[in-house]
Amino acid sequence: MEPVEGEWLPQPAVEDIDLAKILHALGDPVRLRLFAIYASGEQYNCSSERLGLGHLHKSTVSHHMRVLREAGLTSTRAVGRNRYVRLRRDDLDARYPGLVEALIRNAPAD
Amino acid sequence: MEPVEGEWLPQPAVEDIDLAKILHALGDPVRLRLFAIYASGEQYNCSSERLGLGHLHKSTVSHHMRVLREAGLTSTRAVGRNRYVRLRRDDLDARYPGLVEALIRNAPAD
DNA sequence: GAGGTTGTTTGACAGGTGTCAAACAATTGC
DNA sequence: GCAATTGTTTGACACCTGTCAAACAACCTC
Repeated sequence: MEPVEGEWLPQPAVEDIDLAKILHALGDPVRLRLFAIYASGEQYNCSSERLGLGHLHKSTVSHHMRVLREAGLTSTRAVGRNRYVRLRRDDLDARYPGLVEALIRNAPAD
Repeated sequence: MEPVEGEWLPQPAVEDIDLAKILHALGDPVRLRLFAIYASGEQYNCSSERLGLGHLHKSTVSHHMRVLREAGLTSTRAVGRNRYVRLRRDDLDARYPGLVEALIRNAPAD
């Protein structure tokens, strides 16, 4: 057994995170909803009903999760068939202080 | 002479301002730059060299200004050939408290 | 190992987007 | 009034994007 299970999907380094790209990634209703969910600290599967995105195809959800990750917003660990996604809170706070807090405060909690 | 010179270009009401649309509007390098400029309280013309966008066609700048206005970020008064643009700071603060502050703090001041 | 589950990748397609150019409209100055 | 200035609108065009579907890969379960 390895010390840490699963492997991380590719993501940009902290210094390569760009504000415009972050805002572009969040400028979509579906991704803004995913952001709010991950901001709450929970980790879901792609096609989970609990995402409130049951009407979207699983490949569409997978696409949105990739956009969030490549923008530097989320970090994803692949373990078996599951993906454990979490917000890169520390990295984002270090690079853009106060931004995530303001976004969480105003993102639709649903 | 009228009490207030010029007329306002159409803009959404405060309650119609949508967070995803705001983030979408700011998810473009040019518009994020315009946002940072207007956030500083200054008001420029479209094709002003001081915008640091001299390489862009005037119709392109006009397009970006329209997107910012229709997203509810800016307010524009037309006086003669000039457009006086300002951030809708009060409206935005009322609807999404802390958001503009965090954005200004992290937007490239240049 | 067979079959079902979970997520990614690719292709396709309609619709949106950023840019320029040209035409247009309104204004200012001579 | 005529010409120059300033910004908008429209058209064109390449590119990007959100969505689905199908194929694929990895995994779990029996």
